[in-house]
Amino acid sequence: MSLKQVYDRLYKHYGPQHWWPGDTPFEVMVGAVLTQNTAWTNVEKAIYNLKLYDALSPHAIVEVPHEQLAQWIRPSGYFNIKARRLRNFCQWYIEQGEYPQLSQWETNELREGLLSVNGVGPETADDIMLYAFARPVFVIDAYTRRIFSRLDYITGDEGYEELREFFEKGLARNRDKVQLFNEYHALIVMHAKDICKMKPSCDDCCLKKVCLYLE
DNA sequence: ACCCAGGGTCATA
DNA sequence: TATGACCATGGG
Repeated sequence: MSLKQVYDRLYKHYGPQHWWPGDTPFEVMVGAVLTQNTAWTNVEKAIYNLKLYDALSPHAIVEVPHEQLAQWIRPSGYFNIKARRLRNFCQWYIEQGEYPQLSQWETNELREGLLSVNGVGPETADDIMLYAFARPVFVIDAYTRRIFSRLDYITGDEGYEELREFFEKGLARNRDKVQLFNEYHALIVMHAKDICKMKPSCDDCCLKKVCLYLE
């Protein structure tokens, strides 16, 4: 079964996911940093606080004292380190001219720029690439590894870039890649949560049963 | 009480 | 290059 066929199956079963939750590209970027190793429900509380104090803007985040920012984003966990990461990112974001300028960057340059920020790794960068800048980049996360290694598409110990290339090449023939990658990653996350919800042991769960489950 | 969540950095060998 | 420690909240 091709990667596209797996996608079709997931899509038929779960339907459109409407990712990324967020009103603006900048909110998506903030969410991408805050959700690092953290449940999304906790991130929502942090973003709610930022909105409440009118601080969901790159300038506000750069200007507010560290202690204050850390308190606002406290529910998302790792609040000290994430306050620093948000500040690092926003400083870079402002320096590069914010969205109007950055949106004109060539895709590879933009990705390298994001990765140059301390606190933004491959997955966070690709979340931002895909969901804030609408670039055709396939996001790899722990769910993707688990699901597709259980389906024997991969071993699971490949490097991040290797996996990204695997998925991007495997889906290269499709037309609207941004839309496809957008839904695909969201569906993977949805599926992982759905299946892991009905397991007791996740050892046996994911894709062989998953595909059967989806039939 | 324990486990994990939409990761990344840094020190060490 | 490859592990391990560390960051910290909230829900199951």
